[in-house]
Amino acid sequence: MSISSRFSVGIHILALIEINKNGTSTSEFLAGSVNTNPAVIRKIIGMLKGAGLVKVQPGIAGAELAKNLSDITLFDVYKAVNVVQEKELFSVHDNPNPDCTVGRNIQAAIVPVFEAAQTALEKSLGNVTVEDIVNDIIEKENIS
Amino acid sequence: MSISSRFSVGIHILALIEINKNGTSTSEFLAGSVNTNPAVIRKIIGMLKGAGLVKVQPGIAGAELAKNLSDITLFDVYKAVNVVQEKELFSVHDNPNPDCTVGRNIQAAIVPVFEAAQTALEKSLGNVTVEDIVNDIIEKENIS
DNA sequence: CTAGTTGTAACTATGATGGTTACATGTAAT
DNA sequence: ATTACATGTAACCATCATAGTTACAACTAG
Repeated sequence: MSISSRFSVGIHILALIEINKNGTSTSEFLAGSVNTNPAVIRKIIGMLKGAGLVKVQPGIAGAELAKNLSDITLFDVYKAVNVVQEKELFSVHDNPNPDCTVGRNIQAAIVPVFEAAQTALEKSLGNVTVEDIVNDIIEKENIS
Repeated sequence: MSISSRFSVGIHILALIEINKNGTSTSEFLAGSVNTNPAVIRKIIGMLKGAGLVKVQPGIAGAELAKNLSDITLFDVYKAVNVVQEKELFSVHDNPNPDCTVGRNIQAAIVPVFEAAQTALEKSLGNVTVEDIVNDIIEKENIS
């Protein structure tokens, strides 16, 4: 199991739009950097747009940021690209036997723990902004 | 995406072995409570055994706990049933374009953040033992 | 009207999941 | 020993998500 790379691609897209802000970030341009198909990029950009992170218009070349990158956390991107359903990071076996003590209580006992773990994950993602990522990229770039 | 229910089933198995400690927990018995196939249970028990959480012997009916449940955290179970690879909860797109500033630095910038988030998740699971789950089940049982 | 772009749908290959059946291996009791 | 019953695995299947690909309609600007 692994969380879809749509998430990392989404971050890549936002970072690149920023760094390429003087140019035009078409899906083809972005696809060249991510190294995938433009249609894949357009699909993800559509999700980012749906979350209000990006501005795009049919027929007009290029995507732009809809917010300041310091106002976009990785958690925002994570939600935008829909890689994990709310409260459903962990799947719980359904239909445990209600005639068994464990069977009829396991879900109620486990679910809150799973949700707490998922929240811990998401809170961690919420502590980092895409701007942090861009700054990190620039810094790494200047060092090497 | 969702983390395999092997995890919740693994917890169910350990809890039920405990609660049924005066009886014999065969794969068929456990399968009846989880509501799945005995072969599925045996596969998961094999993993729990590999992690030293459970004792089973070919030909001899029943699985037993190899440790005190208060010494088994949900993180131990999570590792045992191998639902998430180490440091690979999030997948990162491979082969980003090295000729692009973002492409050649995105992985290095993102991976530590992803690992931190995964660690937060796992730490949260490490705070709960299977004994806690069993106690919760018993409590819920007595209330209703 | 043309060229170029976005937005989508349809289709494919791949891999994980969860289940099922079957059977070899092993234990214990008669 | 033979029988009955468990475990340990392998093989196979249906289902689903992922990621990619192609194709094309809709739209904009020159």
